[in-house]
Amino acid sequence: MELPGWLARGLVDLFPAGSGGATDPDQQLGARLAEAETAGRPLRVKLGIDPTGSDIHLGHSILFRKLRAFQDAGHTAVLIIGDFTARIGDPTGKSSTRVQLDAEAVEANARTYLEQLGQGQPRERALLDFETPGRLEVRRNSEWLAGLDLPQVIDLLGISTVGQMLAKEDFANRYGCGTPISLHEFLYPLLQGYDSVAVQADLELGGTDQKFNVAMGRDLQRHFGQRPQFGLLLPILPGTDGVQKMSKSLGNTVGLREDPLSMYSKLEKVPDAVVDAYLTLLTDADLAALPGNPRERQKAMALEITRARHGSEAAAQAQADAARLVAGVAGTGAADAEVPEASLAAVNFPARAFYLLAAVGVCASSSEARRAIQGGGVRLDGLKLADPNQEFADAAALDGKVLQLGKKTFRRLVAG
RNA sequence: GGGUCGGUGCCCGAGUGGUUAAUGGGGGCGGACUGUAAAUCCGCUGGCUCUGCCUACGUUGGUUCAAAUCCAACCCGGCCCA
Repeated sequence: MELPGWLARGLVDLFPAGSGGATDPDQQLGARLAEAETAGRPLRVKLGIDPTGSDIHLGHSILFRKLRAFQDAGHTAVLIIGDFTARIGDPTGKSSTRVQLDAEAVEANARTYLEQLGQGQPRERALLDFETPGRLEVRRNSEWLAGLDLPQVIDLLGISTVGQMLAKEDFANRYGCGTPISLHEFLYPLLQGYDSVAVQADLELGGTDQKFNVAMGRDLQRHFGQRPQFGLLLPILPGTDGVQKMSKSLGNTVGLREDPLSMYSKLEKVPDAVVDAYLTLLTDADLAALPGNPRERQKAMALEITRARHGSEAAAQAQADAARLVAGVAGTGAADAEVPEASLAAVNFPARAFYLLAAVGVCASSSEARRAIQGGGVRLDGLKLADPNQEFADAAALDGKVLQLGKKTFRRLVAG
């Protein structure tokens, strides 16, 4: 049975793959969709997120986009905030035990996540549809996990075996090279699987690295007498380096909250090899209709993704500004470009150059600023600063000037 | 619980009593170059309004003129045995 295009786009794995009859709604997703439609019952599509950080980046957004597609097709998105599991730490992809977070930090993260996903915004602008009734259910898994008692936990633990756990790649690697694995980490896949039971998921979305956990959900649902969910896996987005997965700790991310210019300029530099993956996974664009020239294609991709987030106007502006910056006109002709402002209010005058850079937030420390100046990477209104000790008497001497660090960082200084 | 090995800067990893923020790699940042990127080459890579002063080699205490380097206790981890 054919899957609709919106569903199949970018898909790398779907299970069960449909060994049973072509019309078996437990084996064929297509059949399940048809069944739902006939019954007038939307499917419950689970996506779990662990609120362990504060910024959502494009890598995460692949899954949210797919979830949104289900919403738009009339199904119910069940977004699970892993407020309880975040406190254990998902061992997936980690080479060491993840730090456990306290409850307040988790809750704060959860709120910023929802905000970034578009809570309170009209659905045309938001990543998820928060508006249409019945299309979204936001659940925190502490709701059912916090109340489990020991006999229930033991029951869960009985479902899997050490062998199965060690078959999981991350555990196997860590066990193999002698990095510690805490026992509570074995609980993670079980608890996440239990989420599927709690929300009676028909289908779970996840990255390919989540296969083990999603499969575990099926086992648990079966154990608790439910129909097992389908697993729908999407690729892990390569980061802007084009090699490693997009991840905050690797510094190769593009954040959802980034301004249009930095979003666009990061994207237009992504290696050619991953441009098509970005297009497939992060846009609805028709790849065949895009320019074949690699550089043009790159730009089209950057423009399209920026537009989805910030609107056509801002994206076009960002493209123009980016071109101008690369051309090296910045600093003088950048007056109208999107140069972020930096206030001089916190600076104590007279200020020496190296201190200024740190005080204004361009450099992390004054020592770093000193080195940057000595390295010849700092300009003020286009003129290279040579002496880190150069002194500025007052804010008026700097007001309105553009401070530049390297090729990418610009700040318009503003007094007051 | 016993035995044993180990814990060094963002990461990996040298150093095992002596003027030194501490070799080397990776990564990062800056410069040159280029269709952006990559590759390559060069520089920087603890903090401080800085020609000096602080803080650093798991933690705490000790020995010494002097310790990342020696000693003790503690904490954390690997492996083997229970």
